[in-house]
Amino acid sequence: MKLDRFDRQLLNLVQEDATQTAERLAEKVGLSPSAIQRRLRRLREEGVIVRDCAVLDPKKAGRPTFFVVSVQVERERPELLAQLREWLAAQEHVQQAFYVTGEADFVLIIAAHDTETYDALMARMVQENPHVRRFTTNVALSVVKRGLTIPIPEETDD
Amino acid sequence: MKLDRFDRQLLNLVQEDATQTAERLAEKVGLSPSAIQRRLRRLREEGVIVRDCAVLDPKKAGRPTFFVVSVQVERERPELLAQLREWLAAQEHVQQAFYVTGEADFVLIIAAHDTETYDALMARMVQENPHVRRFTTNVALSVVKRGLTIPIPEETDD
DNA sequence: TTTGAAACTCATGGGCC
DNA sequence: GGCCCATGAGTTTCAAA
Repeated sequence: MKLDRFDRQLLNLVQEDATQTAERLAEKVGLSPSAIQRRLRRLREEGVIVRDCAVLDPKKAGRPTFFVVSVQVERERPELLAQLREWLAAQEHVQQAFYVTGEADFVLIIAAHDTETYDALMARMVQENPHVRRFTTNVALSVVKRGLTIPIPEETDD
Repeated sequence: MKLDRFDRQLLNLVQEDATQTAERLAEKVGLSPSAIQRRLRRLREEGVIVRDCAVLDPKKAGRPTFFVVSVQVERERPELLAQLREWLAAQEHVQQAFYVTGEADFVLIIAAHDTETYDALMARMVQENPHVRRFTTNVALSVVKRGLTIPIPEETDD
């Protein structure tokens, strides 16, 4: 599963705009539309491209508040860690969750429409995951940037 | 610019999968394909839907490392704050940036393919933004969840 | 005014060179 | 990988509620 120069270029392009036609992409990377379609299909089949999703403007889609949460857990029981991961992944308000080095064990990005929703979520977190020791909340006063783009170097060393 | 029950349902659906045909969406929400397309076009025109983008699997797209960075700045000069925001938004490796309450002023999610890239980025940050006082880095050992989905309540009180 | 249906246009996806 | 043809989705228009 290697990515050549064209694949990398393609991935950078569709990460920005997945609605572009194969024809448009073709002229940008210098291949035929057929080749583009074949590569995109392969990239999807192989799971390099996981999915295509619409990105909303938070201000126009209910004005949610974003919370950055640092979570500390008791590290003695590894099996509970896996449980917490699953729990986090299942919560729709949890946009992102990273297991990190440092003081905190997890960093979460939460999107909720009001403080009540957020509080209820955190209450359920500590209740349903007893090894959560403590957590600290940072409220996002504004969102400077928001995306999932993974920059892929396009150097021609395939 | 109000969102009725159908709009909200539609937004929740396209956030998960933007490749669904209008026909599929139509039977899910109980409208005709034409109505779906009209609504989607309106939602895009009004900027509720900002864009459609392909989401990559980090493990299959160069295995980037994710960093969670807390940044503290000198708060005396508000104009430098705006400058930093613009700087952050312009950096391709900065996936997300929030201006937050609490000890830190900004929380960043960085995606970089190696530590050198990350170090260089942070070096440039402090160099080109002199009011950055200090920052602390948390390396993501694993990504538990990754998305931009904003859950939209679908209650029928339009 | 907004919805549903039909005609039209064009991108997509297959097979072949 | 590029070319061509068939299929299917997106777009526009029009009629109806």
